[in-house]
Amino acid sequence: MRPELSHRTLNGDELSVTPVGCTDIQQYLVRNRAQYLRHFDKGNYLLLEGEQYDVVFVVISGWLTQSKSLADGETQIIDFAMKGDVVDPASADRSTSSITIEALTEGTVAAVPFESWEKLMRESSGFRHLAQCIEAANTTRRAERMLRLGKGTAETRLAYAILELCVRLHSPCKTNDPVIHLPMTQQILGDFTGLSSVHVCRTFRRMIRAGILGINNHIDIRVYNPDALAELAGISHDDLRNEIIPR
Amino acid sequence: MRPELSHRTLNGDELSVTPVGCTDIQQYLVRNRAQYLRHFDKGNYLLLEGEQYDVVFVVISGWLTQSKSLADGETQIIDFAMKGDVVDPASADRSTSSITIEALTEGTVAAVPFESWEKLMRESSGFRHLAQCIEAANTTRRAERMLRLGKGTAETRLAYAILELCVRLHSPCKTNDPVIHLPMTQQILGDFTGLSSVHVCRTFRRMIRAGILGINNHIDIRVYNPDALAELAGISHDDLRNEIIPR
DNA sequence: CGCTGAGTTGAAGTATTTCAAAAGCTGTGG
DNA sequence: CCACAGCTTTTGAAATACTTCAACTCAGCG
Repeated sequence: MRPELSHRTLNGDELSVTPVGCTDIQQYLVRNRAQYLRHFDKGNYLLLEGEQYDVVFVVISGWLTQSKSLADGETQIIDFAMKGDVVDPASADRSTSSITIEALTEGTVAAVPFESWEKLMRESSGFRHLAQCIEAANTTRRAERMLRLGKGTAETRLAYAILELCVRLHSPCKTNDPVIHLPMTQQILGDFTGLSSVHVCRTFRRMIRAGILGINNHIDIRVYNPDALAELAGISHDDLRNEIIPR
Repeated sequence: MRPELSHRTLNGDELSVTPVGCTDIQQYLVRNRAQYLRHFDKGNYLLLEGEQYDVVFVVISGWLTQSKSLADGETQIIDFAMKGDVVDPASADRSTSSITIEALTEGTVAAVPFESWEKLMRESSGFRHLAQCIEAANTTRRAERMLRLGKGTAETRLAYAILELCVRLHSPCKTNDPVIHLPMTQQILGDFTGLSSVHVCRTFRRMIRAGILGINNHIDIRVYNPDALAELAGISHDDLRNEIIPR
């Protein structure tokens, strides 16, 4: 039972060549290319694994997941995408999606046709540079996660996931306030970390008992002991920020 | 005890702009840019995680691993690289490596300085298109592996690894002969699949007893029952080839 | 007030790791 | 040609981490 696609591809006109600064792909698209914008609601599927498609998604607001599933229905979340992230679902043939994109919250994406995206990359060096940094950040983040999926314990995987989301969520505002709101269940966090929801729960409980973090209203997470979290995750907040936050 | 770097970055002159076809990045670099070529021996480290660097590697011959390690020394191989693969070790800051690159065999890479690479990408659409396809193939391959690291059994992970390597090794010559030579130990295959070497051994034994494959001289693998292998891996040879082989 | 979905907990089962020992293979020097 | 060292593979037994199943709690919501 394949889920229904909630959105179909838009065709827009060509993007004009306008140099953009290094932090504002999404602002540029909102201001100048309103016709690419598409709203989505929680639970919508923007793209299914194996579907044909011809756009690159830039997240303007809200949360998306990129996931893949095994035949038995087990799902692995390959990555989350949030404001400013670029989601290019291409497999090697550049026309079939290698992943399923689903909305965790409502929000907006810019669905930029391939050719327009290419043109921007070709003709604006600022845009190209930023896109390359975002791409490198994606790759690095996924490598860190592969390491922990393959060789880390449940505590390491979960601690890293929290730390990564802290870094990604706080990066724009540079605050050090270690509170994050995650719009997801423990089941989803399990699909992200390769754990069962039951084991996510137990591992959280152990961290809470150890005074490392606290959880309110399902899943507002406050980190009481960032050093202990980094220790469990196997990487410091600052090192991780340097690795995965484009500048 | 950090290993010694075996190679240092070369600076070369600018690449001239020459259109290249869609299957020959490495041939172009061998013919036209011999000064970028660097030989490596088995066991050499080409780059260490956290090192500064300023090149993109294109594999001309031989096998490389890209890996990351946890504090306790556990290593995860993020990807293998072989003839024609592009290895861009960039983290988001574009100057520090996010991975360690090590040689599994002797061989040759072209170490192309960033600016030259960028120039080629900018000025040759054939080159850019091929590089994008290779990049998409990398991403897709890693997503398939993340899925199995997170949610697959040992059999699924190992079967997928063998299948992926079959697809990658046979892709240029289009033969259907299901024999591959892997220049690696079961320990290394364990670091690739997130399993202990002991469990790799046991899982192989079970597959051999089931008549799915055979192993000679340590690790020449012959697949007797490709359908059963694909079944275990959770994806067919053809689907995987479409996903991860650039055309 | 009862329904629903998410989180929590215990008990049992399973997959995988770890430890340890033995066997096989490969190259080296006597 | 043999003996030996060093490394990989193989096998068994015990330990561990994680999952599954099932029951219960709790909060939000009609």
